[in-house]
Amino acid sequence: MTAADRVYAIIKQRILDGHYVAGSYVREATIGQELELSRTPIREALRRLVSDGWVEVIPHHGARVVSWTQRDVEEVFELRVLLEPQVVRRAASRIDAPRLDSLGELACHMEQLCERGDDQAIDEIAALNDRFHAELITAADSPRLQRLLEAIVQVPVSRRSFHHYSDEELHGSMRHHREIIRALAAGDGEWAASVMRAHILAARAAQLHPPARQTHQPRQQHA
Amino acid sequence: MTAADRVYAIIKQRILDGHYVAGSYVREATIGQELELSRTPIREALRRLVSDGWVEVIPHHGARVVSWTQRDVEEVFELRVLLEPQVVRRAASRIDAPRLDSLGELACHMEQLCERGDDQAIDEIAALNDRFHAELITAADSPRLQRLLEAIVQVPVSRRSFHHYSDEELHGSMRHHREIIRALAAGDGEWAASVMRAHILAARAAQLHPPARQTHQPRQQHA
DNA sequence: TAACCTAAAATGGTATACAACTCTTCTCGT
DNA sequence: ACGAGAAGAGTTGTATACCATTTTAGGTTA
Repeated sequence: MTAADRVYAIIKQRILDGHYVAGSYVREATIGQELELSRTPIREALRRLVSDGWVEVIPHHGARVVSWTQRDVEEVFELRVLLEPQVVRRAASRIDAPRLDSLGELACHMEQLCERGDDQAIDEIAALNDRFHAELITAADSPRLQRLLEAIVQVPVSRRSFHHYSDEELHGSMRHHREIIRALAAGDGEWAASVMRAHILAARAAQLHPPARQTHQPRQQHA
Repeated sequence: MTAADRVYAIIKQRILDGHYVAGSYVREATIGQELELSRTPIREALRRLVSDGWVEVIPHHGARVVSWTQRDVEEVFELRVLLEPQVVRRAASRIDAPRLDSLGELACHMEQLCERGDDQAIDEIAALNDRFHAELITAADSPRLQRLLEAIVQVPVSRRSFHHYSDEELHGSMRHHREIIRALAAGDGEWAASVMRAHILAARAAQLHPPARQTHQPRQQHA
């Protein structure tokens, strides 16, 4: 792994965990001193981050962490609704027993955490959920589909998404996992795809609409 | 235009015209001497070519021109079947009269070339067809969708595709264009999406199956 | 106060030198 | 003869330097 690869991963991680706030600038010299590297690998990492959509360059001013608008979030969900069902559609005819077991364990683990329900549990669920989707993508065995999804999911949104879920929405999400596993076990791609579509649309609804609807109080969205 | 831009264009052209064969390595020093440049702009061009999917780099070993297998072609079509209909689905509710006119002119021009039918005409049709799809993507007004499509279409396939068409397939493609325009004019996204789906599946069939089926002679595919 | 000018700071583009890595080949010991 | 390991060539990775370009902030001047 080259230094540029490491810089790429580090900056990306810092964007994800909020260390680099949207709208702020990533200075070549600053991070270079910090990591004790020259501008060369930093520049290369930044170019990659630009082409991957994580930062944008303002000419002669710097690399700025991209800000997400409501419209961006909607665009991402629109594409996920197309692509994620395709993942399981393919996976249904390709997945093997060990991976199905692995998915089952992940679902089981998530359900247990779901019962706890505290904030830390939610974070762990989010991490396991990422692994769940990653397993599916691997089973789908389509490098391009994987690349496209990695290019758009870009988790600044979805990382926090489970915190927007109501209890009902959270349990519904768990049921989706179970049903996807059943559909895959049955080798039924269209069934799996339909459930996944519902899964993504539910996530979209939780993200875009006020999470606590019963109070009838519209809430401010966080960008 | 910077030196890196020129290098990018030159290498890409050489890949397209077969000067750089798939699987061969593009050496930084070699092309640097040839163009009388240092390795720096060559490296930047190569990185861009990597992120655009034309070459792949093996760390510490070099940049290799990507090889396309039959499976790669199938993967691309599978994704286009999902994404291109979405383009027109969105465009249907967003397109304006001037752009519809522009699409009509392109279709008209292609139909005229279609009557000629010689090889040069086919090339021109391919170019116009690219513009047709580009207009649709612009009308769809979704930067991410555009980015994904640009990331996968990557013309080594589609550039030559019309040459595989039979007369019937070519005329069918022209009819698809017209019907898409009608559906967009009617503001009917689902209609437009359905035709586009057929359009892509027809292209896939022409690409993957022996073009002259009436002879009942299976033909060797060109990678 | 407003317009303009200037200097500092940052990136943009390129060149060059050196470091690090990979693969091949050749040697040496068994 | 054969495999392990080392040397060497070839190639990429990184550091550094240089100048151009642009932005921004401050300060000066009318």
